[in-house]
Amino acid sequence: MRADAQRNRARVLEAAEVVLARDGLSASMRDIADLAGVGVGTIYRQFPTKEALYQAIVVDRKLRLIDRAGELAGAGDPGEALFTFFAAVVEDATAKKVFTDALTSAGIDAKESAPDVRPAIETLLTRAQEAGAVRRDVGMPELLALLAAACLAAQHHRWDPDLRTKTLAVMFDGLSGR
Amino acid sequence: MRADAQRNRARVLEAAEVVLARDGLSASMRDIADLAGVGVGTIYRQFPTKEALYQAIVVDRKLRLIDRAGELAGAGDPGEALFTFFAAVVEDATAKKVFTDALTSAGIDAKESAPDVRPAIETLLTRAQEAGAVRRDVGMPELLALLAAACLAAQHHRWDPDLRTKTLAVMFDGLSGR
Amino acid sequence: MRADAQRNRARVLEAAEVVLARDGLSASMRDIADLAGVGVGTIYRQFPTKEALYQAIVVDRKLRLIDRAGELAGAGDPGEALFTFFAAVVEDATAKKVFTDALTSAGIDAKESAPDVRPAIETLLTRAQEAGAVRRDVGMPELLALLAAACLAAQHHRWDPDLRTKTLAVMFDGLSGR
Amino acid sequence: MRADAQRNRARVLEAAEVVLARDGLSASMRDIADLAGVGVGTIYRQFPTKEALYQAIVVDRKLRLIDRAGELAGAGDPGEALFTFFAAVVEDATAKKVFTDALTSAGIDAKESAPDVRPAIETLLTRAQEAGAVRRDVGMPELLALLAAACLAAQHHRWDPDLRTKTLAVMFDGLSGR
DNA sequence: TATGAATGAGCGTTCATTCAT
DNA sequence: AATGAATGAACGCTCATTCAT
Repeated sequence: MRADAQRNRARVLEAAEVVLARDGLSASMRDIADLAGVGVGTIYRQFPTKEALYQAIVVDRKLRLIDRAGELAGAGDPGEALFTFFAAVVEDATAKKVFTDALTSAGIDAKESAPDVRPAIETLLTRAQEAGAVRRDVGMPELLALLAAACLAAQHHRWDPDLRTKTLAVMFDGLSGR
Repeated sequence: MRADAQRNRARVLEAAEVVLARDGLSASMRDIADLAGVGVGTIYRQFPTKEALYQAIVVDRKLRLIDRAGELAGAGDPGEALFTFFAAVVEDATAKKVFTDALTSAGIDAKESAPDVRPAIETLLTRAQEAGAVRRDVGMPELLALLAAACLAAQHHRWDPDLRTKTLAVMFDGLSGR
Repeated sequence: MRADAQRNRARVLEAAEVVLARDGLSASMRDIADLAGVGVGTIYRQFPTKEALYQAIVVDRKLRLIDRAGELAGAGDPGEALFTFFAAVVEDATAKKVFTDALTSAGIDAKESAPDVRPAIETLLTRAQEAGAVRRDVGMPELLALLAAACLAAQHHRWDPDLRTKTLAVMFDGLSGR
Repeated sequence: MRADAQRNRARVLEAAEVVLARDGLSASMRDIADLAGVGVGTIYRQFPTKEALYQAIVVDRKLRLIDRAGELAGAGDPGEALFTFFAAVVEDATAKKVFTDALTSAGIDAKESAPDVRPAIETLLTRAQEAGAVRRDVGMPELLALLAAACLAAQHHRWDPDLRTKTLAVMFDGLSGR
């Protein structure tokens, strides 16, 4: 891929994330192109439809989530690792709408696109349970449901840090059983 | 207001709820009018914009929420009352998109319209805390945040009853502190 | 149908005919709307797609062709009737592109829309043959082929009256066998 | 012109003919470039606009028509020569859209580009008339009009060989006066 | 010189909103 | 008061053409 094409692709993704975060799924391609400083045609060269652009962002986000989970799994206290990951994802979601959708589409929507974040999270959960930091009767479905719920709400209502801390504290209490 | 005008208003609200639940915010006024059996102009006589119609539904929902909270507050075990209310709202949210938005706009969005559901919920919370069923350090903001989060996620991902039960169980555990 | 709707429908059809004659199938809906003095939406209220608008014009043209053939069949010399009809259609085609397509789609394209002009023309042909004005070994397929060919060429190259007369004279000579 | 440039020019013309025959005037430059195995820019180096490319093909076709007419004029029965040429052109037109346009633009459109096919055809006509095979009162304009008409219709409606034979028989009858 | 990425006007179509009927 | 026809800005997307590589 040519250098300018690569630069433009990155610019488009960045702009799309911003505009999608601001306007939701009804964001217009024109707006994205304008913010990226390219013509609309340039977007369509890389992404055949609006949907494809959207999916590309989601995939990108999923990859970053998997990375982050991997890092945390490799080091430190297992209980803290899970909760830190959880809180970090929610924090990101506040700013980046698409992050939520990445997470969101991960756990539930079977039809969704490539990388699966669930194994990475499952590792965190299992280790936390083995360390006694999380109740053994908590399964992946409800963990993901809680995570998605927190992300959706954090983003939808722009949780401030204080509210985020307090709300997650309740969830973590429920997960740990103490 | 004339009798037929009132009847039309009710019909429009009913149709709008159905169509919005089905198609989300991108529902078209035409579809709503068709289902209501009126012309689009008739909707505009009652509601100056699509947004206003939407807000009217939200207000309607809020009133029903307040009613339900009042009923539960008047009878039975205070802890159970709060959790029953919470679960009932989430259950409704699964089917009725707008319900969530009602709740959602209630707790957070300052710009939002008239009836305030918070006092009704606060009564449930206070009584539950006085009965020792909920930790005293849980405040209204995080309770509403949890409720909105559960509603958003339940609706977004169509929680089945089993997932709803398990996920709420974790939340309730966290709220009760045991 | 409301009076204004009817007036607009007529205006749109008229404008569409002009613009289609000028620009061919690549005519734009915007241009048609502008010439008709209406908004594009008004066209779409009556005709769900560009294709449908086009078909409506074709159908309209076919009906007029059938009428004209009927009139000629009812009166006068059978040979003259066929040749007069033929010449009249070609004359119209010079000005109205769509006329040709009406005729054109009639004889050949089986998939095409409703009214069939062939029976009307067949009557003219049969009567002309019975009167000895046209060779008996001429069939409908080649008659229609000649008619369509003359229309296409007349329109494509803007035959002037003199050229039209001379060219049709050759065709009529061939048809009559003398 | 460099050897590779010449090769590219030939490739583009060949591809353009195929694609234009298939898709008509709405064929895209991209499709032509892809089939030719070159970049779109390469087409534009040789042909400043799509229209120019199109004209180049037409010119190419005209040259071939002139060649063919020349061959037939040099040998055999003059009447047969004209009719054979006529039929051959129509047969080609069925398959090659552009052929028609070549012929078409030849006789009529004054603005059109270089080589003139008319002298070549006129030779055929004159010789046929001198041999008594064609009426003396038939002029070039109507002969070309008939030829263009047959080509347009043959192509537009995909005349099968049987229909072609029968329709041309009528035309030839008209031309020969017997 | 050849490439194909970038451009942006323009396309067909939709739909919230207005207003003549 | 009710209707639904009319409006036109805005949408996702295409493609002839230009120009950086």
